Amino acid sequence: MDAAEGPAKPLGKVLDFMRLIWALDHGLQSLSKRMQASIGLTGPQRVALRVLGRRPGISAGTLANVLRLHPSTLTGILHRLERRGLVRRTRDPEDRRRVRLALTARGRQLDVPTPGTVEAVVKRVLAGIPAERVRPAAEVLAAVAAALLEKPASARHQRAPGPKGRAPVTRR
Amino acid sequence: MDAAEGPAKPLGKVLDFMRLIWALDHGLQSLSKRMQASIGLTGPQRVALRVLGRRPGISAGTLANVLRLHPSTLTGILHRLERRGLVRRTRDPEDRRRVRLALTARGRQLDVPTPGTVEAVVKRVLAGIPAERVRPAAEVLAAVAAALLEKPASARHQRAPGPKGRAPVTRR
DNA sequence: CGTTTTTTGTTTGAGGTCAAATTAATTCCA
DNA sequence: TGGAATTAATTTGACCTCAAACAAAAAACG
Repeated sequence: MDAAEGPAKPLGKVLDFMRLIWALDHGLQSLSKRMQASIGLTGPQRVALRVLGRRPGISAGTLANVLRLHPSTLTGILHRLERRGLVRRTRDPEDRRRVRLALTARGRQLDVPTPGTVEAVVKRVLAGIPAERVRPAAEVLAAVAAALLEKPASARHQRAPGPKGRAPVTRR
Repeated sequence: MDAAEGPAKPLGKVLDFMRLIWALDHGLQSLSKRMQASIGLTGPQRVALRVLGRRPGISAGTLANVLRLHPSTLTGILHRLERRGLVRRTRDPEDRRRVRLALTARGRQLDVPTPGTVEAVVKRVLAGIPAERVRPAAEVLAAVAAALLEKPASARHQRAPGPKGRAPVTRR
């Protein structure tokens, strides 16, 4: 079957680095799937729960910032956690737009270090690498992440002329 | 609103590194969305197309390996590329299980370096960092990615006792 | 006051992702 | 030869993701 499927022909430095990012990404999702089977929580669900444990009463928007998630993404995650009785949502009486979040008793039971989570794996790997090697890596990562998120700011006028361009929705 | 929303209270070294990975991940998806609007291709679609341009006749499985994608994920991506007339799928006459992939003329037109793609951004960022700093970063990345993908191999018997445990499907 | 603007969070839509289950074709081997 | 493994790709199901569009509440301001 196509031999050993090794590096075969190199695709170029940039493409190789991209494959690395992709691998990380896919590893994350793969483990998330396995976590769902083993501990009953996906990766994002568990991180949300963990942070919630350390910041009781945090608002949804702030949590989205901490997790660097789009608010609408967090809505779904919280919905699933709430549906399973791990998280409680409360409307802030002071400012009724805000939603205050907290763990339930059931949720607190899961807020502990657990083998087989992303947290545990990253902890183990980082422990095996000298800090002076991790720090530069983190900086490179941060630089790439920042560049990816940074919007062109000048991408105003241009329209995708060809294939499909995504219609403006129009809400049927 | 919760002040400047800075680092606030640190969440720990491991959690911080995880946030970094998350940021990378989200940056990737964010840019993918913008690419869809600007050039009409998502990130994965474009990488698939790019690789396809350099490996005409590659099989679906091999491409999935190169992109480190699950075969079932690739199926969807190829389906969308094909639907838009950018990719052609051909059953291999030698081994009719195999699917041979190639770009159409339309697809070849898009197989060029383009500003605003993940490729372009990564290229630009990497160009600004000395190679002797990129290499170690790549190694750390690879180590984390490998650890995330590595299956416990011993996760047989255990069952998720609590919340939901994910029913074994059973195909309704 | 009442209207406009801003802020918070949710809903909707299109894609991406994995794993498990399926289908189809090929290879193994008794 | 013919059934049993194996391999390639697809389908199905549940989740995550972003962005755009909304809805609701609060703040600004006239």
